[in-house]
This record gives sequence, structure tokens and C-alpha cells, in this order.
Amino acid sequence: MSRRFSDTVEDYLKVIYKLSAENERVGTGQIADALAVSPASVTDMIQRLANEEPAMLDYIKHQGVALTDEGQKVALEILRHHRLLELFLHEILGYSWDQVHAEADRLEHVISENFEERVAAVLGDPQRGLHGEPIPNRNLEMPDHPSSYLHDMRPEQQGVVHSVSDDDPGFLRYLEKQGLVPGTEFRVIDFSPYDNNLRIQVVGQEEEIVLGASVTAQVQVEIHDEG
Amino acid sequence: MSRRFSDTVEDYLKVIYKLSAENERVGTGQIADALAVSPASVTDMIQRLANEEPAMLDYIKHQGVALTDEGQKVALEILRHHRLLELFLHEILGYSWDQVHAEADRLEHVISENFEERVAAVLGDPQRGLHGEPIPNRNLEMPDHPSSYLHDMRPEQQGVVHSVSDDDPGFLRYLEKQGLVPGTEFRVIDFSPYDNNLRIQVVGQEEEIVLGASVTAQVQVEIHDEG
DNA sequence: ACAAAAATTTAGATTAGTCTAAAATATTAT
DNA sequence: ATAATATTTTAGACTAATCTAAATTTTTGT
Repeated sequence: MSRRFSDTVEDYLKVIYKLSAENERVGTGQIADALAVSPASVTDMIQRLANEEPAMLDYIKHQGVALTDEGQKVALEILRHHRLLELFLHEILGYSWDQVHAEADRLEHVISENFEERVAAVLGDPQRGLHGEPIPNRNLEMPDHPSSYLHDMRPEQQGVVHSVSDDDPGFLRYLEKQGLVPGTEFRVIDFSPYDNNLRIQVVGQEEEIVLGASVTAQVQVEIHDEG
Repeated sequence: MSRRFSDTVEDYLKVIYKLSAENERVGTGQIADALAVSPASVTDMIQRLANEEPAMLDYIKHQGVALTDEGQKVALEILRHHRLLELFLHEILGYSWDQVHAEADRLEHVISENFEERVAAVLGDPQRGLHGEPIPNRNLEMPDHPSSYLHDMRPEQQGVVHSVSDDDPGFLRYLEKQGLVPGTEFRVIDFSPYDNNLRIQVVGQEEEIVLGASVTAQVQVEIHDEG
């Protein structure tokens, strides 16, 4: 029965949730970049969201914001919508994995609880999205998931691709061509400290591939225990 | 490649399209009632839409508006979205016919051309909606359809239910219980001029049913040739 | 430690969509 | 035909979300 928020407010809360994975508190500038609005607009909005009753954000002037429990609930609801919709668009309507994001980004704000439940049922209550992301369950609890990035792995380490960023169609088509989809196992061969390039070998593929930091920073991995 | 309009503008154009079926020009007050906004707001909006380039409306002060070809295109696009979505929600997600309208009313504004095409394909390019309404084709041409209402039929006439209003769940559940779904054949038994009640008999049903004007005015019919 | 740079906030303005109240115009009824 | 009624338009104001430019605060570098 959660109150209804504007698409804009939902977008702010979603973005703050995602940025919270990196830092405890999220800065005005980070939010402005992520939403492509001016920092002044962000200051305005986060003050409103912090002064609402109930507050969506915990705000300390000049020190950024953190989601309250209420704010996180809204963010997770939208994230659940987004990830269920991406899967739905792929499974039921035949969208390719690079096309689903933009459509889901608009639909996520308008579907009802009823729609959400029916889609979840049709898809068999999935726990992972099209790009490997964990899907919050119907009680808005986020399943456990690895928090490591390919970017931070070093030679000799092995792992499996867990999930990848979903918002850049070109990036997704590139990954697919390289065979780097969620579930893919690989081993790191080489690391180049100057440009942060990684050379990796995908299990079952002859050719090794070299990936720049702009790619490896967008790929979350589960690192296999050593030895 | 049609430009993007706000949900609000799309709603105005859709409502004006529907009201145009009754009268050539549509009045400010009619639109205000249909959208549940004040007449002053309507005046404001229709002046904007008439002064845009290209104009969506043909507006004569104190004499109401008519859609331009451009405006009609937008209205038909939204109507196509709405009717395809209603069918989709029923066929693919299992919504009942009284639940689809509210959901479609929000989704119709945000789905892409791509979504529209895929849904149409999944449904086999339907020409009629869940409630019998004609669906504009992909070139936004409205199929021929009868324009008579059950309300205007008289004893001895026979006909078939063509389509029914989709926006009131209670009304739709009532119709379903009476067996009055699109395709149902019936004969008018009696007309009561004082309250405009009609007594009709559905083909294959023993019991006759009496319907008030608030029902019969919401049921479009194809009247069978006499004799 | 303090000046320079970076980030954030404030101030003031804009646009879309809405409202109420008052004024203007049309319609209807006698 | 004209007064009464109904409808429409204008005027002025509000809210949400945004902007730019200026002011303030924090961080960084030497």
C-alpha cells in the first residue's frame, strides 16, 4: 500500500540506492551526474525528500544523503519492477538483452502491484534478472549477492560472471560477442597496471580477451576460492 | 517518428477523439467533465494545443474544438496502444476484462513503437479489442464499425452486441453476469418510454432481462436487417 | 595553515499543468 | 427581445521540477 511517488522521485531514490553500494553517503554531484540534472536541482529535491513525513532521505548539509528505511523500500520496489520487466520483455516479447533497459525504465514507474505479481508468476518467481542482477523478493528483501568486480581481480584468480550493467546497449552487445554473459567462467591471465587492462581467458574458449577498465568496472563477479 | 507528448496532452487528445463521435465540435465543459479538471484548465490547454506548430486542435472561441489530422493521429496511436494493451493483459497475464482498463490507461503513454509492434505480433494483429472495440491498424486507420447503440433500438429489432464501454469494472462484471458480451445475439422485446428501459432476450437464454438507459447507452450494437 | 580548487547551497527565474473567482459571451425561456 | 441561465474565457495564483549565476562551505595541495 505504499504511497505513490512521482516518476522523478522514484528515479532519485533508485539512483541513490545504486550509488549507496559504493559509499555510505551519496553526494549531490554524484546524483546530479547520474540523473543528468544540475547539482542545484539535486539539492532542492534531496531537501524536499528529507523533510517529507515520513522522510525518504537522511540528509546532512554538505555531506550528502543516505536512504531511510522508507526510502529504501521505494527504491527496492522500483528495482524489483525494473528487473522483472527486463526479464519479461525478453522472455515473453522477445526483446534482446540490450533493448530491455530503456523500455523497463519507463514501465517500472507505472505498473501496478497486480501487474508485478502476475509477471513474477508468469516468470516463475525469478531471483536473478536478465543481466544476472539479484531481484528483490516480494517483501523487498535483496538476496545475497557477490560484491566484487572483475576490475579488482588479478592474475591467477578464477571466477564466474555474476552480473553486468544493463543500461548501455553497445556495451551489452560487446559483452555478448565476447561470450561474457552471466554464468561464464574465466581465469585472469594478465594485469597491466598502467591502463588497468585485464587479459582473461574464458573457460572453453581458445582465444584470450583483453578488457579495459571501462568494461571490467561494469562486470560483477563471484571469485572462486583459491587452490 | 511522431513527436513525444506529455501523458496529459495525450489524454486530452484521446478524450476529444472519443467525444467527437457524438458531436462535430467538442465543448470545453465536456472535456472538463471527462478529464475531471476545471473548465478553465481546459480552455488553457486547448488554446495551447491549437497554437502549437503543428496544431493538434482546430479551436474557435466559445465554439469548442475539433481534432486536426495531426491531433487525430496522436489520439489513434494512444487508442491503439490502449486496446492492444487490454487484450495483452487479458491474454498473456490473465487479467479479467474488468481489470484491464485502469492498467492500460497508464501503460498506453509509456510503451514504445517496438513494444506496440511486438504485442500486436504476439496477439496475431487483432482488429478488435477485449470489449469489442475496433483497434486502429498500424497505419492508424480505424476499421469500419457500427455506430448504433442498444439505447436506440426498439421492440422487434434484433442485433448483436458489438462493443461495450471498458472503464467501469462494476458495469463490466454486471454485463458478463447478464451474458451481454461482444458477439451476443439478442432481440428487443419491450421499450418503456418513461424510464427508457429496454427488455431484451438473449438468443439461447430463457430469461429476459431489463436494462436501464445508463446500461444501454454504453453498449454498441450491430442491428440486423429486418425481415 | 592557508590559498586555490572543488563541491554544495541559495536566490531568483521558467515551464507545464492545475486551481478559484470574476468577467465575458451564448443560449434559452418567456 | 430581452432577462435569466449556462458556458466559456480571462486573470491571477500555486506546485513540482528544472535551470543559471552567485554565494558559501569543504577539501586539497604545498
